[in-house]
Amino acid sequence: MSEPAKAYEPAAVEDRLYARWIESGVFHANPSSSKPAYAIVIPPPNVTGVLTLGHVLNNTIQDILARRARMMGFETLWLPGTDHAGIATQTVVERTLRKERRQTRHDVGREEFLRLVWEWKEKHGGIIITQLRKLGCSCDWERERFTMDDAYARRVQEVFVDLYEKGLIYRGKRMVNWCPVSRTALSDEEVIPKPQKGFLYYFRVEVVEKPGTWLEIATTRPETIMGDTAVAVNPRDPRYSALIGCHVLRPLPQEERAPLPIIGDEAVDFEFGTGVLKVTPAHDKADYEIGLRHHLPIVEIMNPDGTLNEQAGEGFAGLDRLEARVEAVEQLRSLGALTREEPYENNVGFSERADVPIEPRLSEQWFLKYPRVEEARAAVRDGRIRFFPSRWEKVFDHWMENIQDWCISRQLWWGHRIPVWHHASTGGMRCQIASPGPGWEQDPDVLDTWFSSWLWAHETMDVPTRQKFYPTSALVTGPDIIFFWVARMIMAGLEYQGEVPFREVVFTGIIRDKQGRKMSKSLGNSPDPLDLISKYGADGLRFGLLRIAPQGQDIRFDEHQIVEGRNFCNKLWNACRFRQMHGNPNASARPTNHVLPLFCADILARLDDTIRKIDAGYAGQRFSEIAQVLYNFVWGDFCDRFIEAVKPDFSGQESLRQAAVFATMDYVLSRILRLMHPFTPFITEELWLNLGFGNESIQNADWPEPGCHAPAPEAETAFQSVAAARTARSAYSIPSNQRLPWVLVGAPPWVAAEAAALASLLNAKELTLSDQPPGGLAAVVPTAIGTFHLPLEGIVDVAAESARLESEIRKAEAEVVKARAKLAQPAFVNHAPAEVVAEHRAREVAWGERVQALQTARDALQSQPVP
RNA sequence: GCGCGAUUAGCUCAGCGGUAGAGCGCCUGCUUCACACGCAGGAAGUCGCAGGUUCGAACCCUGCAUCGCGCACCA
Repeated sequence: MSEPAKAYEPAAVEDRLYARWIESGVFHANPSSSKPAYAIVIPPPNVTGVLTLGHVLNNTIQDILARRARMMGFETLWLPGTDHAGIATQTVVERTLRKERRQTRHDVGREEFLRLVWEWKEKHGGIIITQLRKLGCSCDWERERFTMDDAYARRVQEVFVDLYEKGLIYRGKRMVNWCPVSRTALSDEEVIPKPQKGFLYYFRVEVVEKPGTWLEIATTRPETIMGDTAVAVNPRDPRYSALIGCHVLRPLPQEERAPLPIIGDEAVDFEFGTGVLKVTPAHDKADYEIGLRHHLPIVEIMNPDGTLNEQAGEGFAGLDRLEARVEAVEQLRSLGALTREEPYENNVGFSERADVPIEPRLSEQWFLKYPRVEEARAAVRDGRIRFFPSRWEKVFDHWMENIQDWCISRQLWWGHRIPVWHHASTGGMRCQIASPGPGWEQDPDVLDTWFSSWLWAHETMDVPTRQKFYPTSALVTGPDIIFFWVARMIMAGLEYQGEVPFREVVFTGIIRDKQGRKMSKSLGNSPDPLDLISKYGADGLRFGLLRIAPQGQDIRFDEHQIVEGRNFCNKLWNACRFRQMHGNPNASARPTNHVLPLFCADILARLDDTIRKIDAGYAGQRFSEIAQVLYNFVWGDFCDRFIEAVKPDFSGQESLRQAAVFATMDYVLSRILRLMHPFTPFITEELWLNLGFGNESIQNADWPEPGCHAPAPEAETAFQSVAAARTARSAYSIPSNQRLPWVLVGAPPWVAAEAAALASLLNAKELTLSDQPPGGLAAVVPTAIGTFHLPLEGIVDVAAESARLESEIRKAEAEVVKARAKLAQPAFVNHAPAEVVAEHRAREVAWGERVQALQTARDALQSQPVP
């Protein structure tokens, strides 16, 4: 057998194994399987997207769940795909069109534009999918879906028609959030409030009926004055109530200074500003409501792109809204109407995609009254759906409680076109998928992308697949889309399948940089996961990231953590390499058929314990905890302790003991590989096959179950005693590679069998067990397994050892005092549980014995002749 | 304004009622025949602050502070 490489080289392994997995079809889910089902649908990334660290975290968790489910004997489906990302994709293609052809989408026309989008999608849309493969994701690629697939798109339209017929979808002229860059309506969820530093402008207007009486009005948006159709005050405000019914002259536009009524409306807060509110029904949500109550005219002064129109007057038409603000302030100033400007910070709604202030705008849109709201709330409240961490349940419920109708129409071309037809001449309207015939034109708008992805959990599946795999088992996503997607999917699932779409929702945290900032393209603080994969391997990236990702908590990313992941993989690689250097493992090793040496019994018991901890971690979706448990077991228990302790057996003569050690090692290793596999799929598969644990993929191996190996507490005692001896050695600056003859005095009988192991752990030249302290100058280390004597002739002087012992005595005495103090409190002894009291008693005794032993050693030392 | 989260070693984080932990970083020694992507040892913390409950609090309760997030308000 050729010796394996000294270090794990992921690049040499990953692509080869992934190709093998695909070829063998291990990721393909069979709906007619008799095994129980486990299913995950991927949160579809944008087809325009590239892999981010957020995706790595999210998809690694899904892969972990899927791979473990397969090993646990579930027929497992991880269904992948992408969504069409209406605005994002359309914007990308429009940009290309502008750059390459200096054309807009209107120049090429709807049909040609959509052809170009599809062309773009075919060419560039698959990037993120390829990247997921690099990560090792075990998706069923034969079932990859896209929200614009024919069958899927048809279902989206059918759902629209259905909801329309149920009276839940309606068209209406409403105030909506308008994005002037994308020139489309947005849902409330797509508006992000951002604090903006601006000014509160105060201007005055004269009351027409009472010349000489002026009203002062405060506004942040003087550019909308031209659209004002009233001035409102609170009717209970004594300062102004008498003026209700009078008029003021609107100052702008100057060529048309219309008289505006002063109206009384309870919505006016008389604490704010001057208590006088200008009312712009066409450009403000609250003002629109006031306008409805008072039958005010609606004057639209803005174009869809955010520039002002002719209604705004000559001086303003064509100006952008922000330029218009400057102009309006200038004009007010020159009119002498501007009384003051105060710096002011307020929240302005920004478009999530385009990152510009949205404009409240009156327009004809399609709205959905959500179905199954109460049922969805109940499903989460009753635990039919569980959130991890559970605190998100409250956030979900609060949103559901205050849910508003959803604006689902978008003024875009790329997306699912609304299945509504308008008759050109009669003005008739029909909601159906096919054209009703000549003279009918389809509604030009498309649906919100989320209106298609809310069906993702069931409409990505064909009928047999759905029968087997719906409802899905888990959804892994970010809490930022709890409203956009999670809540809506629950409602859609209940409406169209009569059952919740998933049982568990795992919310991940957000990955931030070392300074705690969100990763973003503009900051350039977002490392490319593919670079990280090529530097550290996919497994190193996955493990390193997962180890620092506590459940639902934000993560401060540090590349060092990925280095750690890589190092850990290498550690595992070398533990296996060490085994291989001593021949082939036995795949079906059964250590319980042997008489087990202490350290074998110990590692087996620790393995059981580790498996239990890991299973408990999975039950609570605590992946970083699982990673940590694996790390501690593999590196600490298995490599640093077990392997180091049994090394003498490896190189020694063939014996029953050696056979037991090999059997134990093979048994544990084969379970380590399986337990690690969901986190680090490539290296574990490679080792699984190389070591001959199986001929086929580790994915087909059984998930390990804890055995019932009895704990061997003497092992822990031995390790701690060895550690104490090593510390003493270090205290004399004796290099760890200097092999010295150690003597252990007064060891219990069981130690004899493990003397070679202890010698190995100490890197001793030899370890002699004795009843009597050896003569001569020695460092003396009392431990729970006896007193170690390290000959120091010619190495160190009496004074140094004496000082060391004194310091040890003081430490031990302090512990005795601590324990005694506690036990001296009657309150403690009377109230604390018996076992806690007993523990303190034992502590007192143990430290007391240590003090004794150390004192004896010190006395013996001081009676030594000085060399 | 309401709600949620965070605050523990220089850094990143565990611990959530019974002797303060891990990894990294740092210091010391070591190319000991699996691994320097490593081995051995070490230093390092009034567990944000103030009260309270308890025999006992990093942990439970109350209040406060700082940072972050969400909702509401936003003339």
